[in-house]
Amino acid sequence: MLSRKAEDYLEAILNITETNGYAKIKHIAETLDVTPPSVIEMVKKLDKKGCVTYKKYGGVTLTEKGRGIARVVKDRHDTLKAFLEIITVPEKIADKDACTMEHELHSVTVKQIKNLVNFVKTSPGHPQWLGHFEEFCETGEHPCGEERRSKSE
Amino acid sequence: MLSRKAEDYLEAILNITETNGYAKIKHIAETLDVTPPSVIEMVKKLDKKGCVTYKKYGGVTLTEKGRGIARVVKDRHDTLKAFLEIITVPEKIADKDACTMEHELHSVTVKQIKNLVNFVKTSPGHPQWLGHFEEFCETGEHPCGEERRSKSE
DNA sequence: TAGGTTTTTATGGAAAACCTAACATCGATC
DNA sequence: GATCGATGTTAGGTTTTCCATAAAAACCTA
Repeated sequence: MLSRKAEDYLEAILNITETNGYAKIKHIAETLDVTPPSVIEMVKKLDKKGCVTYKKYGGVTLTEKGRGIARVVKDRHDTLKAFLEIITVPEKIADKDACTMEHELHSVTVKQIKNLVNFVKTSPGHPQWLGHFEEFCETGEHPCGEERRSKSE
Repeated sequence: MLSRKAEDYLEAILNITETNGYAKIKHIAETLDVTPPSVIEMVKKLDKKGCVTYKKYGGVTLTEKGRGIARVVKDRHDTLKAFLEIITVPEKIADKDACTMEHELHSVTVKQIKNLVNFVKTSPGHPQWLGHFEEFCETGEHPCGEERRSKSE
């Protein structure tokens, strides 16, 4: 199991690699706001665990395993952020909190949140209940009052 | 700012206090599955920060501040767990993941999740969309297909 | 090949949490 | 009041995680 920080490093390396084609120690250090020696130390650990390929003076590359982990983390982040924005959490807060949540959640949990996000996103038309939810947030009242809904939406 | 563990201690002390009227070192240790010396160490820290009152051989009491924090943490936990169960995450996983999430989330985020939980819980009748969501989880399809919904649910 | 840049090593440290072993205190019983 | 078992406390470590500074090594380019 990787630590949060280790996952952060992988995510950063993935982002840098996708942009620049490769990842330099210096760039990783700048991205994560740490000094190069800290990067070296972590990169060695990640190499030992088979997540990256690291050769002295040779830059850093993600292995299949490392790329897989990085993608999962990134996907989690995106999913969680999307969910938070659906329930009208401001973008910056959503992004920050997604960073917090992107580690350590059980895969079932993430899957269900992803399901919810997809449910809303692929819904034909903006779901009624979302509008109702937003109104509920402001008023604390259900727009449709006491009436029971019929089978069709 | 308190660490996660510190918050866990406060939460445990709150629970024990509510059940037994007071909290003994031994009981806290058992609850958190650590040794008494570990409890002493943390309790001293919490005392310094004004979250508990601790006197040698005199047990531990929450201060107003400490009780406030503990309640917030517990409320977050309950809210997050309730949300996860709404999206059909199994109870044990929901509880565990709530433990993970109960720290560090922005208050706005928690508030919105709480809103969602209340929106569903206070809804007159079981919300249509929840049933649709569950079906969506299984089939990946929206039960209501292409049709656009009218204004009323 | 000189120079600056980047990378690496070596070393250390802060902080959080935990432990074991030994000692102190408490409280109930004799 | 002395004793003893349970509980609480202290002292001294260990581990883990992450980061830093300083100095040496390698690299690259003019």
